[in-house]
Amino acid sequence: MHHNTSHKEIPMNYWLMKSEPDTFGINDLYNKPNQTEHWDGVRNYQARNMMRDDMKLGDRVFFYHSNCEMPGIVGIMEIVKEGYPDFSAFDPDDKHFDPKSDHEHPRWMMVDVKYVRTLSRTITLKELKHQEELAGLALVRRGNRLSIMPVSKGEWEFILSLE
DNA sequence: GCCAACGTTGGC
DNA sequence: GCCAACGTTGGC
Repeated sequence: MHHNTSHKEIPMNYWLMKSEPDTFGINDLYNKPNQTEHWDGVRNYQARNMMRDDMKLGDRVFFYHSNCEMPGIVGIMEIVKEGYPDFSAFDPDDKHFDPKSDHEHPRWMMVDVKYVRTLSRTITLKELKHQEELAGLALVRRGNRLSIMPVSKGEWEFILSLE
């Protein structure tokens, strides 16, 4: 068997990230310079750990609008910078300031995301909840409040097939 | 605006 | 380490 490590494939990861469109929606990302923004303000350890440890360059992410009239998946982004300290935690004037985080020992992490595209329609939470194929998706599980969650390749492709 | 379902904090 | 109190998330 011939081995060629230079062709070793790194599997792409898929994610879903929530944001309130009144605060930062997909159009806000679209209008950013280079259509890129840092995903700051996450103050949940599980979500932080995923950004710190698991999100890799090139990973694809569903942009989810939460706490709004029509909650659902509205677009796709890409990870363009892997986990690094969330500097909004250092700023006393920032809404997400955390006195327990500093440059020496940053407690919170973030990634940079880049706009890829807007879906032709919103795939609503209501609709996602009705799909047997998505029963394992954290988003539709009872009481889920995670703002960042993994999506399997199968779930990713299935969701896009609904578009 | 209500409130269930969380996660975090801090007294003990 | 327990757990009550509190704050937040986010659908509805």
